Amino acid sequence: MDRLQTLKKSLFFSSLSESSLREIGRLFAEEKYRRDDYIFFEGDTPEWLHIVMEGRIKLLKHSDTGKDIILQIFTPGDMFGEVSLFDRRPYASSAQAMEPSTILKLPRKDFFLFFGRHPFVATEMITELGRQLREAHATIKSLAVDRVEQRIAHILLKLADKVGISERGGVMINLPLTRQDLADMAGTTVETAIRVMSRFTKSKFIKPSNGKIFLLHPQALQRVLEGKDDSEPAAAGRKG
Amino acid sequence: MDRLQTLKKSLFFSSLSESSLREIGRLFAEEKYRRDDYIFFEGDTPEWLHIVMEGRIKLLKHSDTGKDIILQIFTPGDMFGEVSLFDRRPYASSAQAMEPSTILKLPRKDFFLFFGRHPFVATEMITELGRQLREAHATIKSLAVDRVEQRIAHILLKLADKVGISERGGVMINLPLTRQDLADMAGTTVETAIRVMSRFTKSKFIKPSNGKIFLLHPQALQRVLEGKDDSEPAAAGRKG
DNA sequence: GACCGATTATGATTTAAATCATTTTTTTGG
DNA sequence: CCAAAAAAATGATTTAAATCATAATCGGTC
Repeated sequence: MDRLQTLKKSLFFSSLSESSLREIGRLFAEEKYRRDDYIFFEGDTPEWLHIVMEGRIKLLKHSDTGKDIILQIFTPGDMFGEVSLFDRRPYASSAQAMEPSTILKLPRKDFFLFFGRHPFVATEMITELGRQLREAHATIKSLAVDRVEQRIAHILLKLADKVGISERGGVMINLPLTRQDLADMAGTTVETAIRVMSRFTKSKFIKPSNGKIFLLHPQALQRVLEGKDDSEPAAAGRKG
Repeated sequence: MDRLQTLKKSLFFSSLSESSLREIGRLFAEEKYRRDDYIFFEGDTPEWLHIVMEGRIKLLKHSDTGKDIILQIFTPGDMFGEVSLFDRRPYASSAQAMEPSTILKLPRKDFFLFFGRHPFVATEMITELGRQLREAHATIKSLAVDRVEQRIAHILLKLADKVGISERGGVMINLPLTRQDLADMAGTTVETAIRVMSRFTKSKFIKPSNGKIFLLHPQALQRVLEGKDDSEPAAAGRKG
């Protein structure tokens, strides 16, 4: 995986010509991070535009009580931390490598020079931020109205959609995801995340597969999400 | 309050000249809504750019179980529903008037014509979407790690920040907000919202003031939010 | 291949908040 | 001004999930 391929994969740069891509590509620095290293931390001053080249990055917030909350996961081609470049305010969350990762970093000055020269890419960024906002709103809804089991089903399906690899018999979630990570995404505790995942495994909805989660029966998870869990009675009708 | 003033107040159009503003202003339609009327509904096809001229609009999602969740509140000068114009997908949430309101509506075609002629406004939109994304992330964190009491304190302080009117002795939250609305923002039930608000009132943190909420002691709410509630013992230290 | 730390698992107990049930107060409309 | 509806208040009970406690399993490494 080289840097040109990474940029092409990124929505933001996807509309550029090969030559422009090469030109801007040269301005990126490349940095490697080990598992659990922070790319930036809440409160840091934003100096770079970041694009994932290799690995997986989680965006998270720490809380005073020690609980973390994972807001988003970024995979190769994803840009992150760009919002803070625009509003010039310190990062409101931290970015941490979930596995050994390589990040492309463009200094903020170079980014804005580029931006001035290619104003049309703004549209891509608006679309992408819009997508993220929609996703954040879906997460808010899930946290506000769903029970833990539904929230976790929701997360599994969302991840399958983003990084799933279809195989015979199901979908593999291609992420190094611990139960703690799942808990931090669902706003629950490790113990509860473990219990829910055990139940899903016993029900043959999922299956552990060398450290990763394999979805055997996404439709069943979809039903859990809709409150139509096989074990429970059907829920009431909708409100106008 | 006229339409030109409204556009000037809106971040998005703030950088335009008086004449451009007049020109674009003429293209807006104006529509009035009664309390509880929907401006658009989840699933609708987006045809307009909306700007609040008068009143208060809530953006919300309905759930199968009948619980609503309020994502954002818009006041005069705020633009809403613009994300769906860009990605051309149906609305993912509904917009509903909290009181009699007047909305300025620009047809999507006119909006994109304007956008093509004034590409620099894209930056304002990116900044604004970024602001909203940050806020959504803060909400996610609050829902994931805070208890109801803290979440409501958080919401009150946030609203005071957005629509608060400083008066002698505190800040008035200038919104027609029911306990149900508060519950729908905090992801809890009416009963619980009522109980928490009663406690806050008894503690003299807030005071009802002809239908609106008056914050007598924002710092006390800030302490609740930080888990340093006067009635409870201090919490543990932070995690590195 | 034994050892160590991290992760997963499972049980018992507690607790915050939901749910259910009623009553009081406020607001609104005829 | 009164009736009716909506909103707020309050109590009793239940429940989902947190917390506390301990054990089993896995993955890496010296």
